[in-house]
Amino acid sequence: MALPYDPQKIEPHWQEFWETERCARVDTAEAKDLYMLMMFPYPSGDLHVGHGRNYILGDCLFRMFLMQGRRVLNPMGWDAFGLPAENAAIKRGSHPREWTVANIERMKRQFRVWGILYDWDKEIASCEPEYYRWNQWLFKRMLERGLAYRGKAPVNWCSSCHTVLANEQVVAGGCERCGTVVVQRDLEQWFLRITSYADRLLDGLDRLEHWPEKVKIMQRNWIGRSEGAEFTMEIEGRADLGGFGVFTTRPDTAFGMTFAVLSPEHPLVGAITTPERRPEVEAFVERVRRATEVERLSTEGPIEKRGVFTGSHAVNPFNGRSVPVYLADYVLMSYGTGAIMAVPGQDQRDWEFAKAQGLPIVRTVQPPEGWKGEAYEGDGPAIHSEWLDGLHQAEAIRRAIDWLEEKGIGRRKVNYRLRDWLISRQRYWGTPIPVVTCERHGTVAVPDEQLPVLLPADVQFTGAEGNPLERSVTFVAARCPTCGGPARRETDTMDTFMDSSWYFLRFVNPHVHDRMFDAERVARWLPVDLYIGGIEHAILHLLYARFITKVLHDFGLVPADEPFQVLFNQGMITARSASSGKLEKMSKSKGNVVAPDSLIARYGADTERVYTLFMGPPEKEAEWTDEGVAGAHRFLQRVWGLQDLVAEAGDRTGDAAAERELLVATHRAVKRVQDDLGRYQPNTAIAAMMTLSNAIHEHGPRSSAQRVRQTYETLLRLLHPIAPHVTEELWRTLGHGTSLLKAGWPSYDPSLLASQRVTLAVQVNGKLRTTIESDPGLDADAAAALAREAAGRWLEGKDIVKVIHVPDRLVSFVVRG
RNA sequence: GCCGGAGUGGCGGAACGGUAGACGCGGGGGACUUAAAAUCCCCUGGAGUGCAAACUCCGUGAGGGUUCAAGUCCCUCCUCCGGCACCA
Repeated sequence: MALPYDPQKIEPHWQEFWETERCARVDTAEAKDLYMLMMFPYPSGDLHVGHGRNYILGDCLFRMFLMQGRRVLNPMGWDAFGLPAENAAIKRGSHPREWTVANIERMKRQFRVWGILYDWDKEIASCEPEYYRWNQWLFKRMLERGLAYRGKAPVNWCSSCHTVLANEQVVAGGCERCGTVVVQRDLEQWFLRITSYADRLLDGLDRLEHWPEKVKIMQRNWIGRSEGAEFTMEIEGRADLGGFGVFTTRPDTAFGMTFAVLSPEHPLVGAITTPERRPEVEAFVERVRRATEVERLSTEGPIEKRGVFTGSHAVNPFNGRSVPVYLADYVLMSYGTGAIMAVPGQDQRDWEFAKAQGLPIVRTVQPPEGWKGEAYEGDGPAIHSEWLDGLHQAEAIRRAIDWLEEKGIGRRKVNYRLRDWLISRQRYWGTPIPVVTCERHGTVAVPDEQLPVLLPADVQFTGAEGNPLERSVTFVAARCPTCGGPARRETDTMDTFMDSSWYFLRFVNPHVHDRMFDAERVARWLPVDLYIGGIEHAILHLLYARFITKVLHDFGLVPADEPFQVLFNQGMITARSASSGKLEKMSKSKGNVVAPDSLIARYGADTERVYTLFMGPPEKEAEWTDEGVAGAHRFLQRVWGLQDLVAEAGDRTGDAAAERELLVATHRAVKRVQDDLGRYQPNTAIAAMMTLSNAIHEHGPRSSAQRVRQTYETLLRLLHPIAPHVTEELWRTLGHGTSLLKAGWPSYDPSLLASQRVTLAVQVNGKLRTTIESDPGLDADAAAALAREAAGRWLEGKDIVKVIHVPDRLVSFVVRG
């Protein structure tokens, strides 16, 4: 009898072994084979079993690739800048770096205990100057090309704390800390011009065949391209103002315009408000200004169309009619021109506003017979539209735009929902924006040779208002690179999404110190072949990374135009919350966290790995249960116990039928495991291994020693990516001197699977009546004859007899009875 | 509201358009044990017929359709989950 299965004893040994053998190391100077990557984590500290899911999945695939003899780049690093570190520093009176570094160590240890292999030679942390200096370098190149610029943007402002708040710090419209109502305030901020890449970001999605459709749709919606027309409307009696532009996707409905609406922030508001309307307009503008964006766009409560008349009128250029100009909070300054033509007959929002304000409604599209709705937004022949009457939507839009262009008052126009990327953060723990402001020369970029602009050390994290950087005298006081005179250093730092937008390029060869990345190797190793991470990054991170890749592509630094070939999003792990009893994402506050340490102490890391991968399809949410863990452990116990069967076999010769069963079971398992892991379905791959394990258990005792041993060894190879420690240990017990990682991946013989005895399933009129065992070589006619004969007792005349080969489902055909 | 995705046993979940429910959990029965745990064996979608070997019918959210054949494809609807949310 073998020793009992004791993960505590074997796991640390193998972790040590893989590390000293440097099993994950790859030399990227060599030709590319495969580049796989997990989204690098924010080092927040302790990891729970839910976090393990994508790392374990990635490691499983990585180990399979290694066994298949592939050369795989599989690096890991740390998305190490960010607000939580700063908050922790305030709480402990320490520096964000201390907390971050300690967390990185904790997480590295966790990866090791999970048995996860990375090429640690390539580790990077975005908070290190040698990394973030290249954020600064890139920022400068973008600045030179007009891709970075300074502009005003509203921020959440707490007037009592005198500080900018991130959206997450605004709770129910108030400041997280003091509860004061948060207002919008314009600040000078830095932007990256992602909007000029909108079309390319959109078009690129069509070529990402191996991205989840869901993510692509989310990105498309986020970019929000819409085609239409922009034209100018004159203010009646105020030709001096030059009018205002409006954007519409439905120029065909312009004859139905009965009013126009400006956003309350529109620059013309002051000029067009008539004196008698002024008090009401100003009160309205002030009310909107006070509301945060969140509140303004909120649909909580009744959707009330709030607005106010300015006292002015504008001219509808299509029919020369005068229409009143309103302000309304449903028109956003940040989209289009910040002004709209309102056509209540064809736009539900305009309809509601018109009803609320008592404005007229003119239909310009004939609604279908029996239309009972309000605004009709569908297609139909144009009516009340002079020269557009009778035309349908597409043609009417074309004519309307042609007309605008002929008259020189408007043009075809594409708008995007996407806004430029605001990268300024009024925080310490991020990449300093490499710019100074000189009284004489204005905003001047820090010269390349002075990079990196380092984060200063003389900073106290007290939680006092504002950005800690502003209080660092050594940091703020700078010299103007142009004149050498005194200058003020920019204290904004960069959004941490900047860090994660190009780290995959740095990984290829993180040890170059004079360049952002090793362009020659990047040319060979990019794009990333497989990128694994959470769906929560479907939009921002993945869009920014695509954007920066395209920018670098345009700079001539990266041949690839898209960074990630295949994207895989793993689902969350949930557990019953101790307090609410509901299924929730694991979190301390919910009291439903399963800590890997205690789990591993009891069952071992291999059990956690098996269970995590067996729970269900990895892209779906899955519920953690203790019974499931126990089942996974039982499976490993059984695999462990099978070694006795091999030992007891001695040199026995076996029973032919049992031999055959084992042989076929082995090949079938290899095929299934390989196919299933290849399509990221470790759950069914494990099921196939369990089946093989059960087959050894059942047929092993009657098979030859050699067959049992071969089957068992195949099982260990297949299982290695899932449960690496226990399989290594068993492999060694069988007398092998090398690691399973070097043992190679088993292959299977397709002809063996195909040449199995065939079961013919016979259906009569759609009902399965009987099955016949037959030889594999049977031709169709013979099979038909057999089937007709077998179906005899169910035949009643003109019946349809159907024959299906099972279980391999190679052929099916129909025989007329 | 718009756009996606999903509804299969007691549960997690399997099923190139081809024997629905693989594999596991849970449950029931049995063996071993003084006993329990562990382990092993058998059963486990529902309803029915049969002494039995077996057999029949129903069954993948609801209703239609295509097909020799539908969990899978098409149409309508219901429910749940996710994303966006006044984007003109």
